Amino acid sequence: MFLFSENDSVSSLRPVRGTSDALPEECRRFRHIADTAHRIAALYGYGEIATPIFEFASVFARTLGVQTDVVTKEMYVFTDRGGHELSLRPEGTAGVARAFISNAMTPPCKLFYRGPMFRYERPQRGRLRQFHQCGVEFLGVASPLADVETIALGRRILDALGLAGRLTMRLNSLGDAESRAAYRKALVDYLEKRRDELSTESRLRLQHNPLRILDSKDSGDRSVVADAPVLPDWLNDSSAAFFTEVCDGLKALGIDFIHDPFLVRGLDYYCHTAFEFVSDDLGTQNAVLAGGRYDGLIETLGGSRIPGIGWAAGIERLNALIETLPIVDDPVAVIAIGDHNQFLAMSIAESLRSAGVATEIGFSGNLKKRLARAHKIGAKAAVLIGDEEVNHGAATIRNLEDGEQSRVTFERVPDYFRSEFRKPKTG
RNA sequence: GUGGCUGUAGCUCAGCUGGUUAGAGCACUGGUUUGUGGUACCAGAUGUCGUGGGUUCAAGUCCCAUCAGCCACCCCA
Repeated sequence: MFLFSENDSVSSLRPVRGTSDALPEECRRFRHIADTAHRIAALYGYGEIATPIFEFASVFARTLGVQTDVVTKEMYVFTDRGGHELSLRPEGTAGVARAFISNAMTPPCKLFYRGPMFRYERPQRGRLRQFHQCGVEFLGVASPLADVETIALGRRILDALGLAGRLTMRLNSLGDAESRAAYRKALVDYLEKRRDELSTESRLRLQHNPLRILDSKDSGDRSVVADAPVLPDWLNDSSAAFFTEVCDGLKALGIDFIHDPFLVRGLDYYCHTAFEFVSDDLGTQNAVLAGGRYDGLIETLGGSRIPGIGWAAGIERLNALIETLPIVDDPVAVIAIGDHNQFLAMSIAESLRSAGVATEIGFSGNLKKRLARAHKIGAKAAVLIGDEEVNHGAATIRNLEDGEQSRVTFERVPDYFRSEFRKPKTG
């Protein structure tokens, strides 16, 4: 096997298709999003879990559904040296469910996760082959109240990210297995009669995944679907009651939603509640946080009958909606005037850092250059150390916003910044 | 996986129907005298014109392939 073929063009050093480097500013934003989610999830009792990035391929095939698009055409699958079929995880729920069983965790159990996911799709805006999600899984509670709380958590996180007014939530119920089977039959019966009006793709879907025809974007499909039987009419009594309670709970908590009877989920493990928060500003990949209930999942994987509900949020998609980030600590710039004062300047920089003040120090250039650089990195103040300062045993502190200068003895420089520049930032 | 559009300096782009040493703005570097930034003025550096083939006396400009990005489908977070 050749790891490096001669044909490899090293001249174009790019990341592979559908992946991208996250530069420092982007990492900061990603981190802010995931940390916000984590922090708020903790308020609801969630603890973080980290599962492997690759698993046995069967873990995903069994949970997501063998004929799902994600499994049949979008999974990265490979054989390792021991002959095992492994897969890069395309989503987080399956791995968490597997870990729940492997570790014999006891329900009820609230788990938060974050990390990279992989899907071999054709890249587009909002759709990468390596992307990042954070999500939650709430295992062991069958009550619709769990659905309400889980959705409320998602909403709160989106609010905290400043996205409150820019998203709408769509909600639907897929019902229990019995309801869904009954509906599926009714839908297929109806669609078969109007088969000729369907797009070629939808005719295929009629075989293995008829529910997907409901959210087709083809105009012909849409007009057929407009008169199709609708899922809510086919819910049995208990499923309907379940859905009503979810809706009532959301209303009681003041969470707005739109009941979209055509909302379906692409993964087989969902039942009852399905929801997604969508944005109008993202083009076609518009869902930023979506999930639902998956009561059969743990059992499918070989565990006991444990109900669950959860959602996942797309970090890159959320990032695309967030323009501004809370201001981080502005650094203080320490500037030596004259090379012989450099070490003194550096030791002052060190004491500032040990006092918790972000500090930058220049290594070259004259005073003018160093001040210009300090300004460029956004420093709000500069500490000047030159011969005059050394003679007085004090540093000059220049406020870079108004140009005002003052003298502070060397020993008190860190204290000065602790009191003056570490107040909480506003705006 | 399907269809369409795009690919020129770090960034955003201009380069008309193929014709001499490849352009602008922003950014960057240096300077406008010796210890004071943001503005202004002056000067400077920078490109295998995505990559590989082909047509031509001549290709950034035309053709083919390939890679990558964008848009829609599909799918999904």
